[in-house]
Amino acid sequence: MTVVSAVVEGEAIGRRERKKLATRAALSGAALRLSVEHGVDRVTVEQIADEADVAVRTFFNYFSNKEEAIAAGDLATTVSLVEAFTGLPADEPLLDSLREAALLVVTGDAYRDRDRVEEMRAIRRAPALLPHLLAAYAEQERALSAAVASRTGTDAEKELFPDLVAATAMAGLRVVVQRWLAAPADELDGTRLAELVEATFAQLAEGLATPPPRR
Amino acid sequence: MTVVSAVVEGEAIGRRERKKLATRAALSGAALRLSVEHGVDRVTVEQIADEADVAVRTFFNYFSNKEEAIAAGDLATTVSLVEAFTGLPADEPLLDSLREAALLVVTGDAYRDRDRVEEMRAIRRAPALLPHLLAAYAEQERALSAAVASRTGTDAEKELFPDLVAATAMAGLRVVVQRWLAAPADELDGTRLAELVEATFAQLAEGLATPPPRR
DNA sequence: GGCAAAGTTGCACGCTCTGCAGTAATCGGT
DNA sequence: ACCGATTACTGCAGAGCGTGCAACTTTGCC
Repeated sequence: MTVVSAVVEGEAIGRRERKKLATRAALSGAALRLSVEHGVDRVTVEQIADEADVAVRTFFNYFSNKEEAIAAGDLATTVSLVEAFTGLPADEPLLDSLREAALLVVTGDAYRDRDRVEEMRAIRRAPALLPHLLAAYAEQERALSAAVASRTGTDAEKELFPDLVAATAMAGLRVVVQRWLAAPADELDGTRLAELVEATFAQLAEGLATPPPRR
Repeated sequence: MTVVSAVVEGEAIGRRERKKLATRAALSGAALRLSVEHGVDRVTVEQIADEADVAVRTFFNYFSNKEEAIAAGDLATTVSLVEAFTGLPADEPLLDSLREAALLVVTGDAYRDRDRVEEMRAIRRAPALLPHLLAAYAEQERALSAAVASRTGTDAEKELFPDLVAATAMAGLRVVVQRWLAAPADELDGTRLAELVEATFAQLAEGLATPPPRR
């Protein structure tokens, strides 16, 4: 069990661990706020460290670079797919739970907050951020794979299935969110986002067998 | 049409464009060789630029950082999924073509060359490379989405389907390759890689409905 | 209270990465 | 073949990044 999951599960951890998590959260929060304010490319590590009230050297104990911190801050504002998935009943079909978890993600506070959505759009205009967003998704994918393995009683070390399910679900959610965020501002409707998620998981459930009608 | 696809299709382009492509290839090839030799973290942009016989300043006209160049060099050694897909008959089921394309990728020269495979494993030990590998895959995913849209006669701007299919196929291929590369050295058998691809696309075709037996 | 482990931090320094501007190569028209 | 426009290469300066080392502080455990 990771420290984060210990916290999630309400288990006691020491002051040292709690302070580490607090510092990491302070840094990623500062990174997000300041990258929105100054731009991803222009914000400096020194500004982020100052805002989080730690030394620049300390910043690099937590993150490899500012983009990693920004991505962490951005993802922290949304409901985690793995947390949503883990909280659902284990006796329903797997893809149903993943669809429901994805719906919990996209109906969370972040995607309904217009300012937050506009920030998401703004920071994603910086090409330097994409690799680190993808890496952050990959981190969540690993956690989701473990949760799928636990749920299906399979050994993620031996079986490809949990990795494939996690990668597919994360890919589906990612393309939906990317498409929605890239839409014109008047189309940023929460209902449409949920509809895209439904359509995505419906397509996955039927094995991507039916393309939409030709234009 | 991009310059690269012009080249792929054998269309004439000028000396300037050809020299740009040659410079980019020289840089990414140098990046790969030198990162294998020195380590991803230790190789410098100056070493890469010198090896490619260009100025350091010129390096940054092509790549944002050395990791991006290394990822480009690494991917360039493998068959491109989109090229493989585009070369297949358009009248068979979509997922069948994607499976066949993925098989063409994993049965290409790169995955059968033990030295190349060992290089892949070595450079992937550097955490700093992962975000840029993922970004390079995302670039290939965009091209694949366009190819899927063209093949299914759908408008990738309007329909989510091509993006979803491309993201899913790339995710499936990625987890297979990642798993295979992470296996013990005596399990790096080409037949097993192809089997993993078959299993992956079989699972996708049936909508990930059946987990493997519980352990 | 004391010791070991872990975390913070300053410092020095090699390297990254960019904007600017001068120079060179390429392209297209005449 | 020449010429002008466009594009690419490159050196330079400099701001900022990112790391290893070591001193200091905090935390946990006995």
